[in-house]
Amino acid sequence: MAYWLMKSEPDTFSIDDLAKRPRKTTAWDGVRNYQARNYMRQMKRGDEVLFYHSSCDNVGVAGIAQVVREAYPDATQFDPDDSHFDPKSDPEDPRWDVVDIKFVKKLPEVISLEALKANAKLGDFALTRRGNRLSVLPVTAPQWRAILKMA
DNA sequence: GCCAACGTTGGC
DNA sequence: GCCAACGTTGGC
Repeated sequence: MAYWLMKSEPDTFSIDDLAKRPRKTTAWDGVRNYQARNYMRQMKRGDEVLFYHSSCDNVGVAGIAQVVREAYPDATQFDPDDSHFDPKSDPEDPRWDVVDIKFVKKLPEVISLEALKANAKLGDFALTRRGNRLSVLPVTAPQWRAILKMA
């Protein structure tokens, strides 16, 4: 079992949107960064995910989700009408993948980025490293436990 | 809206 | 392989 953090802009897709989906599940499409993709390829069914709200008034961890389907090709890369269309991706060897994640719970309050930065127990946390821009990040087991305690 | 920090692209 | 230009991310 591994732990991850996935970012989403709540104006586009929030933890509430995830809870409202059919079967409370969504394909995490649109990732177009190789490192983030590689992390998604490492994800296993049952892995747990911190659902993070970025670029909004209340930046931070908003809920918990779970991986319910492991990596498979992202359909949006082959759709010319989709903003994530990638003309260079070969259908025989797709460049971009998605995983399916399912809603587990919404936190009563967002754990703010400020509070995460202030928590020394998190140590070297990928999210708070300077210059971090990855939309999919690994979380260690001790970090996961420390963050849940903050909820 | 600003800007720092990246990743990607393409000419050479 | 280098690197400048460009586009994007994301906090503030």
